[in-house]
Amino acid sequence: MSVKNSKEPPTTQLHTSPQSPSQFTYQNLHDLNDPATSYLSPLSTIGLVDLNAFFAQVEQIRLGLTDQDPVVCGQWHSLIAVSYAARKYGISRMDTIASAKTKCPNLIIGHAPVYKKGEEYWSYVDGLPNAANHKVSLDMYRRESRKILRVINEKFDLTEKASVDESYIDFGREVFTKLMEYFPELKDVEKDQSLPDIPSELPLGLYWEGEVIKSEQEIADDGEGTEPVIKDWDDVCLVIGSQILLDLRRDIYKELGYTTSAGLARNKLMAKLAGGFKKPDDQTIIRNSSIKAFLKNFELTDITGMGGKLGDSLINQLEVPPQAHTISYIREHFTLEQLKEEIKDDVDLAVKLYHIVRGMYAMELTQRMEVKSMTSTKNFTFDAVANLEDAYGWIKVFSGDLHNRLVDLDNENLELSLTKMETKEKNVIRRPKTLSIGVVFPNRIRQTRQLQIPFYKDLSKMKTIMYENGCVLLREFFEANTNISMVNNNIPCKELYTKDPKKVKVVEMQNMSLTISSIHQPKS
DNA sequence: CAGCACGAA
DNA sequence: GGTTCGTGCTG
Ligand SMILES: Nc1ccn([C@H]2C[C@H](O)[C@@H](COP(=O)(O)OP(=O)(O)OP(=O)(O)O)O2)c(=O)n1
Repeated sequence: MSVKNSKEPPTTQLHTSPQSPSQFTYQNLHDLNDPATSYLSPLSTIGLVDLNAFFAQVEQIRLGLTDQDPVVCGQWHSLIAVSYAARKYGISRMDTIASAKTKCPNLIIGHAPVYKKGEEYWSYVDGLPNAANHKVSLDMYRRESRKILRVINEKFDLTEKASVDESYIDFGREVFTKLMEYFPELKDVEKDQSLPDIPSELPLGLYWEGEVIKSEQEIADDGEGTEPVIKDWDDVCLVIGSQILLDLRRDIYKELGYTTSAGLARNKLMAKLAGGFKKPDDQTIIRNSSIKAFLKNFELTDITGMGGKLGDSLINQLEVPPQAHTISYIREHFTLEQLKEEIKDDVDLAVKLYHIVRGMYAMELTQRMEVKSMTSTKNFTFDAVANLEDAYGWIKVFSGDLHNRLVDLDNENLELSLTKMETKEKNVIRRPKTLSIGVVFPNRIRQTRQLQIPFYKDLSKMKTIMYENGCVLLREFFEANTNISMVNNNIPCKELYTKDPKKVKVVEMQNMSLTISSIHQPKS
C-alpha cells in the first residue's frame, strides 16, 4: 500500500475463521501493554521501516525532483544509492557513474556533500569533486535521518534505530489500546484465563493495509483474491498493526516527503525480511500462520546476522546439502536436542538457530544506543598525502566533521531532555575523553596512537582541541612509527617539525582517521 | 582497556 | 567500490 494515494475504506466487515478456543491468554494480552515484555508475547507486533534508496531520496528532495526522476547519489566515480526510477534502467549500486550514464543518459547525479582538504565545513559542489582533495560528508543524511526519527518517536514509546535509514518499532501499546476499544469484551477477561474466541466478523474500521503474505494452506486452497484468514487474536493484532504502520508511513511522507518500505511481524527478524519484500513504497505483513511459507523465499544467509561467515559455517557444520533450501532443511532435519549436539561449543547459538528457522526468534528492541565513539576517516588511492601540510589538512577536515557531529549530538540530547521530562539524566552534555589517530600503510598494516583530551562544554573549543591534539598525535606517530627522518635526508625529527610543513615529506598512507571515544557525561 | 574480526548499511 | 557504525572475542 502506497503512502501517496488513499483507497476508500471497505464497506463490508472482514469475515474471520475463529479458532476455538483461542490460543492466547490474559497474560499474553497484557504483556503487550508493557514495553519490557511485549516482544516476548505471541501477540507481539513489530514493525521495520526502511527509507527507500535513502541517500538518493535525500538528493531527490533537495533538488526539488520527484520520485519519477532517475536520481542517484554519487560518491567519486561510484554510486552509493540508486533511486527506484534509476533502477528501471538497470542501474545498481555496483555501477560507476560512467556506466550508469550509458544506461540512462538523463541520469541525475547528486554527489554527496564534501569537505575540501584543509577546511572545516562541508558543502555541495558543482560537478564531481576530486577524491584526492575532498572527503565525503554524511552530515546531511544523518540530519534527515534524525528528522524522520523525530516523527516516529513522537508516536511510539519503544523504537530502535537500526541504521541511518531503518528503525524497528514495537506497536504493542497502540495495538493493546485499539484492541480494548474495538473489543470491550477483552476487559472482562480475568487473570490466568484464555481470551475469548475472536468474533466472526471484525468491526468495520478494521481491515488489512498492505501485502499480506499467504500461508501454505491458503496457497494450496488457491483462493484467488480471497481474504487472508483471520483465526485468532495474533492475526487481529497484525490487522491493527498494519493500519498503524501505514498511518506512520503516511505521516513521514506528508511531513518530510520520504517514501518507505516496511515489514510487520511477530519479531524483528521477520519484520526485517518482510520490509525488504515489496519495495519501494509498500508494506508486507507476515501472520504467524504464514511464516513457513514466507521463509521459502529466503536462505539462512538472508537473515540478519547470518549473512557472513557464521551463516556459512553453520550450513557447513550441519552438512546442509548444496541444493537444499537451507532454512527448511535445518527445520525439518534437526530437533532442538540435535542442534545442541551439533553445535556443542555454543548452546545459545543452537537454541537461537532452532527458533530462527521457525521464524520465532524474539529479539528485544534496544532503545537507546549511547554513542560510544565517532570516527572520521579518509581513504587515499595513490600517494595523495605527500607532505606534512597535506596530513594536517586532513586532520582539519576530521576535526571539523567530528565537531559537526558533536553539535548534532548536543541538539539531540537537548531535545530528549525537553520531550522526555522524566529522564533522570538531566545533565545531557557529552564529551569525548580520548582522541586517537589511525593510519593504514600500503602493506595494509594499521597502527594507532591516542591521548586523553580535556573536557570543554564549548564545542568550538573542543574542535580546536581535537585539531591541535590531532596534529600532535600525528607528529608523534610519524616519529615513533615511521622512518620520517630517513625520507627527509636524515634530518632529525625535531628539526623537521620546525620547518615549513609543505617541505616535509611523509611516508605513503592508504588511510587516515581521527576517532573520539569514551563519550560520556562529566562527573560533576 | 586496546586491537581485531565480523556483520551491516 | 568508500565511509561509517555496532558487537564480541582475546590479550
Ligand atoms: N554498502 C552501503 C550500503 C548502504 N549505504 C548507505 C546509502 C543508502 O542509501 C543507505 C541505506 O542503505 P540500504 O541498504 O537500506 O539501501 P537503500 O536505502 O539505498 O535502498 P533500499 O531501498 O533497498 O533500502 O545507506 C552505504 O553507504 N553503503
